[in-house]
Amino acid sequence: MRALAEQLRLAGLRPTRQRVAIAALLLDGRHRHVTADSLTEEIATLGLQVSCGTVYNTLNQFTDAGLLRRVTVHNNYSLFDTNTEYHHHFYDEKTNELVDIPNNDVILKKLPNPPDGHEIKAVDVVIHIQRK
Amino acid sequence: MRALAEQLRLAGLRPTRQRVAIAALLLDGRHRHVTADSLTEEIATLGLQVSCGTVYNTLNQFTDAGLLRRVTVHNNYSLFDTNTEYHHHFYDEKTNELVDIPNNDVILKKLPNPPDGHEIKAVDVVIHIQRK
DNA sequence: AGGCTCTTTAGAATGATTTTAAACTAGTAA
DNA sequence: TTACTAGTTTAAAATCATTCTAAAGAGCCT
Ligand SMILES: [Mn+2]
Ligand SMILES: [Mn+2]
Ligand SMILES: [Zn+2]
Ligand SMILES: [Zn+2]
Repeated sequence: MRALAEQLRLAGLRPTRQRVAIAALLLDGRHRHVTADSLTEEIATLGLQVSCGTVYNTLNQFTDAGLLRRVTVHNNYSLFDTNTEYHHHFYDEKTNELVDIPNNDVILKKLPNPPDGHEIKAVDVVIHIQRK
Repeated sequence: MRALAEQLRLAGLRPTRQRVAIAALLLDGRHRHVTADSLTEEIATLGLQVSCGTVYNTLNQFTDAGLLRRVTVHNNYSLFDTNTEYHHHFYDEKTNELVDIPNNDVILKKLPNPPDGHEIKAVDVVIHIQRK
């Protein structure tokens, strides 16, 4: 728990009870995808108390701090990825199933030159899948 | 205008005044990206009258019919692409600039095997860019 | 023209997310 | 310990894109 607080401080975030609780759930090394809603449920299940607004704030702050990554596969609600390393996703829009693609499984042969005056910041590949 | 009506009928859509007006704007061969909001403004500028609900319905119906393509680069609002051919996008999240990447400019060297029981339906590449 | 079905419409409803302003707390200094 | 202050949390209201409603209107076929 002390390590988590330190990690938050390093990220420029004061280690409040709420942030430490969420960090304990999301920054444990497991790779998974959560929504504000799924995280809120998980918190409730554990008997913890964090307000809805704080869940949203924390997810956004963790993302800005690079502790989480936002995944964009649809525009119904936000998805957050505990795996912040470079990787891509399979997404089944029928079931909302979102699965990491191992880092070296998709390879881009070449990248196009960005528009004048711009540089490439990130590359997101989403492979839409469906049940056969 | 007759050709548009025919195109809509072929897509299984009754060519109403509203749908034909929107088709005239979006299905003229130009490649561009619109939102429900930008399209509504454009319609208003032309002195036409189409309700907000119909703009949304029509964009969704055109997309389902394959006349438009939905582009997912963020989750604030929906973007529709008049270019339905296979291609990818540059996206600058600071300016909301969205630019097509020519079809043969991004090449995937190899695709990963989809999860068991699934097949690949589409591949979306979004290259996030920022001003240098 | 008559009739049936599909569409459009204005307005209400929805739902994820953000904003508010007041109550609270971590961190620090006395 | 005891303040003090800036940052944080909270419940509730607000926002905003989008969808829903159910009533009026418009294609289309006979
Ligand atoms: Mn599936
Ligand atoms: Mn730009
Ligand atoms: Zn992931
Ligand atoms: Zn495009």
